[in-house]
Amino acid sequence: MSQMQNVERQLREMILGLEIGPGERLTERWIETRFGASRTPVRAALLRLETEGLISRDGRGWMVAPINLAELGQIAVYREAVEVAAVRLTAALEDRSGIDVIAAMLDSCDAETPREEWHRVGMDFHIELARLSGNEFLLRAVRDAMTRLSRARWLEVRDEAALGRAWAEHHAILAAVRSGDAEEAARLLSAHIAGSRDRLVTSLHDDRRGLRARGFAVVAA
Amino acid sequence: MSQMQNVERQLREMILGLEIGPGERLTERWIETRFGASRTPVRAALLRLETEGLISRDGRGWMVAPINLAELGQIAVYREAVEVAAVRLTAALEDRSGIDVIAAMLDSCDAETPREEWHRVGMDFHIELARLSGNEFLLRAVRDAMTRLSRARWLEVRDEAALGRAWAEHHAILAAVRSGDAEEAARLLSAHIAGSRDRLVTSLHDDRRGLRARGFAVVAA
DNA sequence: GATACCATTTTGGTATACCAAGCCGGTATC
DNA sequence: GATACCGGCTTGGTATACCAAAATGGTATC
Repeated sequence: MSQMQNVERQLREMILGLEIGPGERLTERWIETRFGASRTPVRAALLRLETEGLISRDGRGWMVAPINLAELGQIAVYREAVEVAAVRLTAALEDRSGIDVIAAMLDSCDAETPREEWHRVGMDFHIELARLSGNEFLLRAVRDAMTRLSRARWLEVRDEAALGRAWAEHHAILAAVRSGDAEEAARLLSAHIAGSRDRLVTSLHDDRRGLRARGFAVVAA
Repeated sequence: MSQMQNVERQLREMILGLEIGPGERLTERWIETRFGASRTPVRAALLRLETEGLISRDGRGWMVAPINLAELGQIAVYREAVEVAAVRLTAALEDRSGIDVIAAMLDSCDAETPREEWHRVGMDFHIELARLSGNEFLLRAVRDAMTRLSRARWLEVRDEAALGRAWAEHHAILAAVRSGDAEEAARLLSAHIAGSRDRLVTSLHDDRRGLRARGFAVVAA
């Protein structure tokens, strides 16, 4: 694999894994020495990650994109539009057997499963559901939205009950799609996204002092 | 303005203006000499334009993205989802006076207006309508979809009647949004997009031999 | 005439040197 | 002590040299 892809992948993982905090300043020289690559692949990685919304310009320089509560609300509206469109397409397909693969993915999580895995599966559920639609642009949009939400969701304080509720809602959505009931699937998915948004924004808003104490830039709504 | 932005802007204009045909191969060295910049800003421009969908990788190299009829259909589904979501938000706003600015923009076109201007206004209508929603992500999605559709729409064979019909449909959509009737606006917009897609794909499909004769790569649906 | 093979050229990937703009710290002045 | 100024240092922007891989074109072989 090329250096360019290596730097991009590793830097993305560091940002998503909050090893570099939201709002932190980045210099091309630091990344260069940190990953043992020259500035050319580093710049390519920065340009790509900027379009993913993980990195912002800070004057002339670079910074890890801050968490922006207003933006999280807008992303929820955006993902509702594209996810609902995707699920309607999928519910109208003749072959909806892909649903079962997603259901199996959900069921691979239990009480023993580490939190990190729950997080990943929670995102992949939405991405894989969008993939079933067969529309590359809806898929890309959902993947993009999930990437932008990832760090915020990781910071969200979620209790066991919330995880279980999300799990149940995911299964209910799959059941509606499996039965071909597009309207029901759309309704359930909309409610799921709205609830997810409310819990997320509330949690981060309540926690914003603690998050800032950890050095994370959190922009209020 | 920096060289990076210059190269990006000029190259984008050449691609969108079909001065470089869909499917044409690009080399970094050619762009370098063509725009009098070095490879660093050239690579930055290529990376950005790749994310816009105007440039694709061709093996190890680069090419201007071909026109893909199947992709055009998928983009129509995508833009319907986001544009309808945006227009529903806008119809629910208290202050919908931005509508009048868009109406004035439409009215600035008449029989004397050059075709190029009709084309630009036809795209800007959808972009500005999405902007009124206030949602940055819906706006970005519509802008992205329009960029990807731009060359195909320019190649489309459109008669005077089709232009007039689109103009009337645009005004009808605005009227529905102005009156706050979200459902009617959504219905009109969906129909407009579906019709636009059908005419576009049909026109390009019928013309695909002629387009290929002009050296344009057109991938069938 | 078709094809397999080799030398040459071209091309993207990478590393690095140089530059100007901007940031930062120190200092002189009031 | 506050402030305005100045000089060095850091940083992104740019140009360019070098490399390996892939494309290219010519040639020998069948």
